[in-house]
Amino acid sequence: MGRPQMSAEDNLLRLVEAEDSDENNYHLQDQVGFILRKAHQRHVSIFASHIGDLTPPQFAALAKLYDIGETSQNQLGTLIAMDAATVKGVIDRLKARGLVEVSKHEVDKRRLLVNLTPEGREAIERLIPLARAITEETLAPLTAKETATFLRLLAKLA
Amino acid sequence: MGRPQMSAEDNLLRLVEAEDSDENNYHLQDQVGFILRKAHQRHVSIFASHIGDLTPPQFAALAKLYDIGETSQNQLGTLIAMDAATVKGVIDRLKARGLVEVSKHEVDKRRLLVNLTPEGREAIERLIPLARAITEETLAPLTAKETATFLRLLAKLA
DNA sequence: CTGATATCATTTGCATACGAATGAATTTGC
DNA sequence: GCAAATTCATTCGTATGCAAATGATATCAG
Repeated sequence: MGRPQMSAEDNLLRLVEAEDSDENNYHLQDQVGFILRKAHQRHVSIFASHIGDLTPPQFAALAKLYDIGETSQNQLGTLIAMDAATVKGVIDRLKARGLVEVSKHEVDKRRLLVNLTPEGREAIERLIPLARAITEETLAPLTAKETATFLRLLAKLA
Repeated sequence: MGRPQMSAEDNLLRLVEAEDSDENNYHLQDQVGFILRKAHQRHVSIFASHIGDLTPPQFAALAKLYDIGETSQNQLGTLIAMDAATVKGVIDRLKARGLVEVSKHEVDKRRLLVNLTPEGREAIERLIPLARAITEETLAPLTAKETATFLRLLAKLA
C-alpha cells in the first residue's frame, strides 16, 4: 500500500500464485475503450493539422448538409450522431460564421430548418479534398487490405 | 443550389459523368474518423451503463495508479493519454471524492505526486471486474477471431 | 374534441479535451 | 556557474458530449 511501486519480485510472486497473469492483471493499455479513445484522439489531431479552422463535428454538419440539403436541426443531429444539446452548439457556431443559416419550418413550428449558405457550400467543397487526405493519413499505418478489414470491423462496433 | 436535395436523376447524372462514384461522392458515414467517433461514443455509453459514478478517464487514472503506484500528475497524464490541463481536472475530481491523494515531491518541487487512497484502492479493485464486462460488451458484435484482428489493427492506429 | 403522449428545441450543469499563456523549478550548454 | 532551454503544474478560453429539466408544438386515444 504505502509503496509507490511494486517490485519485480512482487510481480513474479503474483504470477506464480495466480498461475495465469491474464486472470489477475488488468492492463488498461490493452482495453478496447482505452485504445479507441487514443485512436480517436490521434485522428482529431490529424484533422486539426489539415483543417485548422473547423472541428470534426462542424465539418460533419457541413458535409451532411451538403449531402442531403436543408433539414431540421434534430434530424441533422441524428444523421451525424450528436444529441440535441451538442448539435445546437455546433450549428450556433457555424451560423455565427455565416456557413449555415436557419429558418422556421412553415408547417411544424417546433422545427428549426438548417441549410448551407453559399459560403458554407464553398467551404465544404474546398474542404472535402482535405478530408480525403485526413482519412488517408489516419489510415496510413495500415495496408490497403488491413484498412478494408479494419473499417468493416469498426463499423460493426459503431 | 437552391434545391434542398438532389433528385435521383441528378445522382444518376453525376454517376454517369464521373464513371466512378467514389471519386466524386464524399460519404461521411464511411470515413474512418466519423465511425471512430461513433464507436467511441458507443463504448462510453456501455461504460456508463455498468459504472455510473465514474467516467472512463477517471477509471483510467485509478487503474493506472493501481498498476504502477504513486507517480507525478504529469507522468500519469502521459500514461493515460491526457494532456496536463485535462489530467488536472480528473485528479481534482477524484481527490474531491477521496479516491486519490496528492503530495509534493520532496526533491523536485515542481512535481505533484498522486496516489490512491485506501478508498480508491477498494474502488478500483471492485470496478475492475465490471471493466472486463464493459470490454466484453463493447466487443460483443465481433467474433473472437475478429476481436483479435480488430485490436491488433486498432492498436496500430492509436 | 380533449387530455395524455410524444417530439423538437433550448437551457443548465458537469466532464472531458486541447491550445496558449504563465509562473515556478530544474536541467542543459557553454 | 549562469543564462537559456526545458519541464511541471496551473489557468483561461473554446468546443464537444450527455443527462435532466423545461416550454412549445404536434399527434394520439378515447
